[in-house]
Amino acid sequence: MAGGSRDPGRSVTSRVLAILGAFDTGHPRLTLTDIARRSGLALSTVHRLVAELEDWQALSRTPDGRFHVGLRLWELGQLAANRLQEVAHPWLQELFAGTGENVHLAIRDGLEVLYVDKVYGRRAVPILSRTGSRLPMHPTGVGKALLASEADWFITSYLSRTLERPTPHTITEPGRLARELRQVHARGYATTHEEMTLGSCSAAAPVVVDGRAVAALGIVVSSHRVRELRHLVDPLMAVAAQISHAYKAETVRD
Amino acid sequence: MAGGSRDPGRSVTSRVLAILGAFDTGHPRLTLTDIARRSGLALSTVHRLVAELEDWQALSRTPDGRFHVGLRLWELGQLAANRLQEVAHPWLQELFAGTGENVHLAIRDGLEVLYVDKVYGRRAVPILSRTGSRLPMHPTGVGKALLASEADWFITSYLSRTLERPTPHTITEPGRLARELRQVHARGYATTHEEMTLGSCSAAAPVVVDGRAVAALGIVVSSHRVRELRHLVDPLMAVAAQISHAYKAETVRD
DNA sequence: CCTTCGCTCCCACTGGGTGGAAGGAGTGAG
DNA sequence: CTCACTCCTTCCACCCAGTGGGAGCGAAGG
Repeated sequence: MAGGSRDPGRSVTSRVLAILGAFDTGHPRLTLTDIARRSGLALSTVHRLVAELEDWQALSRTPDGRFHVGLRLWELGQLAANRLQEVAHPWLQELFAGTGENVHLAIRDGLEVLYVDKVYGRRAVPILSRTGSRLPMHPTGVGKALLASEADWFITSYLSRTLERPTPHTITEPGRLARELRQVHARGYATTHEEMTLGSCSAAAPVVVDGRAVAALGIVVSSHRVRELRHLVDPLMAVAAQISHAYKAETVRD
Repeated sequence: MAGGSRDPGRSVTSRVLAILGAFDTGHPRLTLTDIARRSGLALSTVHRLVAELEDWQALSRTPDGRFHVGLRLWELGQLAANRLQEVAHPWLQELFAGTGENVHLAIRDGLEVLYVDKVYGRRAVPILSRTGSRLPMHPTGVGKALLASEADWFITSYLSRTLERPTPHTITEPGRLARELRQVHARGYATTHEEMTLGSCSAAAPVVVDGRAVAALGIVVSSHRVRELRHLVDPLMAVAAQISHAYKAETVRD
């Protein structure tokens, strides 16, 4: 009984992608049944397709039988064109060396920020951002830096939704947020005070190429050292400018 | 006219994987026709499947029309279970901070080493290793460290093949290599002198958990500073031991 | 001009994919 | 002990989605 009622795309390829799509930051390990549920496919279909994916090491199973993304997909992912990250990384490293704080780089993808690189040491404050993870824009430093550089219509549309509120300090009033974003845009950097995670504050500056913010560089410190943030803003903006410069030089070559 | 002569696996899934498999470190950007050639699939098949992959951002196209691994696959790859890298990274960072040299972490996959992490700064010597790339074992420090910890039958079988010779300094004589590996195993670290790349030397130590080398930690310096290598061996081995310890503590928990 | 190369689209044929169902294995409650 | 539940595995008859040869198009280059 092929071609049944369910069709989350209907082609085999889309089924395979639906299976891969079942994995995300919040669900990195899934049982077969989980995958079937999350992808909307029949269990037997998932069973067969997953077996092929496992053969190829696109997926692997833990001893307890759950599946996770395999070595082969990780390897493939490393091939993703990422000139930005390559160019920026040494500078993140430098900023980290000079400050000893968590430093990360993010881009905007849709209405979220996507963290593409991160440098941290053994003594760094544990924070939410991981490379490959996504967070909303308004409670994060990099998010505000990126959002502030967008066109008015984009900002307006972003603010017109109900905004998540991960902590009591998150700013969600559209008016106040819009005001802050204008300020961020004017002075060239954003700050947050426990707006995403209690206990940590951040500063972030956009990486601007040809007038467009292609990424944002952020630095995070624990709340009881907020006062040190102001001393980090200058180096932060200097490094962001260096990355802008280096990246522009790169892209011209293509 | 389905079910033709070609069948690199014959299922749709295997075709999709063949397409993804066409991309590797040496071929990160391909035209449609390249993909068809490398995967052994008909051009029209590739055309259709690639279109679906592109919709999903598993692949993307550069302005010049060539395809490369897309953001979505990179993101998925970041989900790959990689406790080792997570545990080890802060220590690589620490070793880098203390030395300022290229530091990397590799595992064995088949007969090659696969680099899983790397820490480097702006002043580091440019070297071949990249996360996600593979190199043969005998000309690399991490490779020798890993190989030296393998069982005799494995070493013998490795040495019985014709070994690549990337530079004139590469050691390929089975007898000499076997002798060196025994020495490496005995003293707990390996060194190389321009055996993979002219101009750079390295030292490496295995990360041993329960008597098995699960990874190797390597450090690379430019050849005209070979003499500094000896001073790096102690910190290198100390950090490798720390990683072993931390990783063992992690795995026990599971 | 013609050739080459890469991409897009079409279409008749058919075999690979499908999902319901039944069976097995493991676990925990009563 | 049985019963209920969850998760995994295997089977199979039907049939539609996938296939690939080939034609056509546009760009580059000789």
